[in-house]
Amino acid sequence: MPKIVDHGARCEELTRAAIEAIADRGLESVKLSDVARIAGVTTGTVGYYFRDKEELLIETLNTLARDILEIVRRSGPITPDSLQVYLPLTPKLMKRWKVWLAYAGASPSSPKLSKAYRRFYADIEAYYAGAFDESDPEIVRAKAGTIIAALDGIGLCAVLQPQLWPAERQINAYKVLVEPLLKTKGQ
Amino acid sequence: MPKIVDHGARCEELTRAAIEAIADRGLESVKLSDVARIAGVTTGTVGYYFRDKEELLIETLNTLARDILEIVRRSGPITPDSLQVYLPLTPKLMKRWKVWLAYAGASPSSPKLSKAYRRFYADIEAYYAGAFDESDPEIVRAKAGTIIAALDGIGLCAVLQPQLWPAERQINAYKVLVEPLLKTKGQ
Amino acid sequence: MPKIVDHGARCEELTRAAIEAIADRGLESVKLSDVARIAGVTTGTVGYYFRDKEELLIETLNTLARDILEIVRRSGPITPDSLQVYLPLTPKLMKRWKVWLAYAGASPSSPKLSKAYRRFYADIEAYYAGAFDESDPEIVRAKAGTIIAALDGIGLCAVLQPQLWPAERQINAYKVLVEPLLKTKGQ
Amino acid sequence: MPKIVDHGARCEELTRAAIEAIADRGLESVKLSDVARIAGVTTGTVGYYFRDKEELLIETLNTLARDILEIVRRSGPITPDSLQVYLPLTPKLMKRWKVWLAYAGASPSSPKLSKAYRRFYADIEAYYAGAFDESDPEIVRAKAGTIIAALDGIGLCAVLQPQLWPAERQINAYKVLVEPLLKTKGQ
DNA sequence: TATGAATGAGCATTCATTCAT
DNA sequence: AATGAATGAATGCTCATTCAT
Repeated sequence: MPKIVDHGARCEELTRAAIEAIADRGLESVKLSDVARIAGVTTGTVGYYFRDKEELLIETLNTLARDILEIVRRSGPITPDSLQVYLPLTPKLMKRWKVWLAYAGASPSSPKLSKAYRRFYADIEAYYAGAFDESDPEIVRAKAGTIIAALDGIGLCAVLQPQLWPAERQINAYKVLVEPLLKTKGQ
Repeated sequence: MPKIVDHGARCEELTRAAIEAIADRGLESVKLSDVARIAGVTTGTVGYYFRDKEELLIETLNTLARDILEIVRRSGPITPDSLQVYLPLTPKLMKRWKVWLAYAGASPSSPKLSKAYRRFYADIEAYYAGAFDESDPEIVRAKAGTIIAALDGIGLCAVLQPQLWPAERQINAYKVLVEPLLKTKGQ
Repeated sequence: MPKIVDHGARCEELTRAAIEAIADRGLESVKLSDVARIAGVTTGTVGYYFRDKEELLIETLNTLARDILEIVRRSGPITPDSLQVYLPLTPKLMKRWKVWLAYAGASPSSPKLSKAYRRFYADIEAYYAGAFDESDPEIVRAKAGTIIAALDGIGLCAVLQPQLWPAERQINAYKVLVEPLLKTKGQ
Repeated sequence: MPKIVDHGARCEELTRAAIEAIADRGLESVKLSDVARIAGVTTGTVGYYFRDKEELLIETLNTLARDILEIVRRSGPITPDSLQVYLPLTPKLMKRWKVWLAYAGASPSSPKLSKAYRRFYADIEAYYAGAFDESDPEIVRAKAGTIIAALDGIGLCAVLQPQLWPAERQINAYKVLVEPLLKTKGQ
């Protein structure tokens, strides 16, 4: 019998290596050989698990999206503080945001990335929406979207100007932009 | 007798062609030959005006930044309505946002792009800050930054999910997130 | 207790799978994984029965040659009609011809294929020659060779232009080119 | 002004280099770098003149077809002797036949090659047909096709078994198979 | 200035082959 | 006997860059 390998787990390992590689060199310069080196395999192996580079990169985005959702979900019921876990407050989270932003930048010119992105947003929006105590689902959806927009804006600034947006400033902006929305009923 | 050419104007023409090319194919896939074709010249000519591809792309970002600042400045004194011009409410502005976001995504892995970006943000923030009637420059700076973060977040969502973020929704989010800040004194 | 397997039969199964694969994709594009898939095994298994790809392909040619000789022999004593079985008159035979021609095309640049080919021709020529009622073996040999050349020419045209060379045209050409030779004594 | 280059002539040079390379190594093993080396350029240059390897190979077949037609046409009006120029009687012609046969072998699994092939045959058949003094064009067409089939068969044998088919044997087979057709009216 | 032919390094991709199980 | 994961060499292709004209 051949070596027993959990195909799905192996794929995920490779996508995590890809996340590291993208954080290092950027989505546009990442090479399959980078990913392979970080994963400790050869480029041929990457080709064994993914049809081509594009498929690897799409799956990498999916892994990233799952990770982010996981963090949000694990942070428990939504409270004024809990949403902060979404922001790039730590080096580890900052790395994820860099990668996420790299994908965001490439997304408009790639239908497949676009699609993966929309699914990610829909998931996150649904999660937040489910946490609001509100009757009109339409309003809830809109409010969740607005909150995500504010969080994305803060994170974006933090990624692009890390010196100017340390954790305190991010939290401050969060308090100014997001908390008022959490306290009010309606839009 | 050499042809009379305005070197600076020619450079800018090429960067505008680059903006079109990036909007079309994405920053990571844009080729010098795309830019050349759109500009109606040959690839050799592009090499004549820019040392290399990187220099062209940096200059293209600078042109983009100038264009955006120009719009903001032309919209006159800051009012609750005037900041909306920053958002991707029209197809033309949406195209600019796509390109801008492509650069944002590539920026964390390129020191030169990062630098150009920070300058751009500093300019915009200074402009907004100068428009606030407030005594403490520190507070003014912070407030302007928060507003830009909110605008960026809305624009980001609109670029990534154009179907879900038509102009009305952008304006609505703007009203919810930004207008309250314009009406209050202090942070 | 090892599984009981008829090694030779297994090899032949694989060469028949190879014939199908070559008919499908061409000799130059056929992959071991195609052969394995058609045979219902894995690529590792193919490597178990044949040292390398070249050995498999040589053996496949030998299987093909045996098949063709078999048909010819089974068609009984040579008569004006019997030689027609050599031509690609049916879809099944056409498939064989395609594969045969693929080998013929590759043969001049491969000593091993060349050798296998020459053996095949020698066998066929000997068979035909043995069927002629003629005293001089030299003349008989030459006549058989000429007949095979004519048959090959007709088959070649039929494979390359199947629309233009339906069975009737092949038979007609056969009557014009080959039958006169069968009726005359001497060259 | 850039270097003046006759694009079409340069393409043809490269296809002639490809013919040499294919004669050397076979159609299935020929590398772009072989072609480039023989042509005295780099692989990048080959990519400059042909979209990809397939396009180069198709054009190479077209060059080969033109060369063959050229020989046939230059040999003057059709006589019992003139058709012999079609056969691989000399080393130079033998090389062409090898390449031609390599293409023939690959043709059934490539629609583009098939098409190029059919055009070639149509041209040659039309040329021969035009030389026959016969009233019924249908019959003339068929007769030309039959002659070509016979010639192809002889050439095929000569390429596959060069030792056994020296020029004299080819000519002898030609006299037995083809000349009778030239002398008779009707099919 | 401008051209576009030519370059060649860099990269993704393919696939026969190997080998631990 | 058979598997299929892993390899890595081979190769086509891309494209920024250069340069003679």
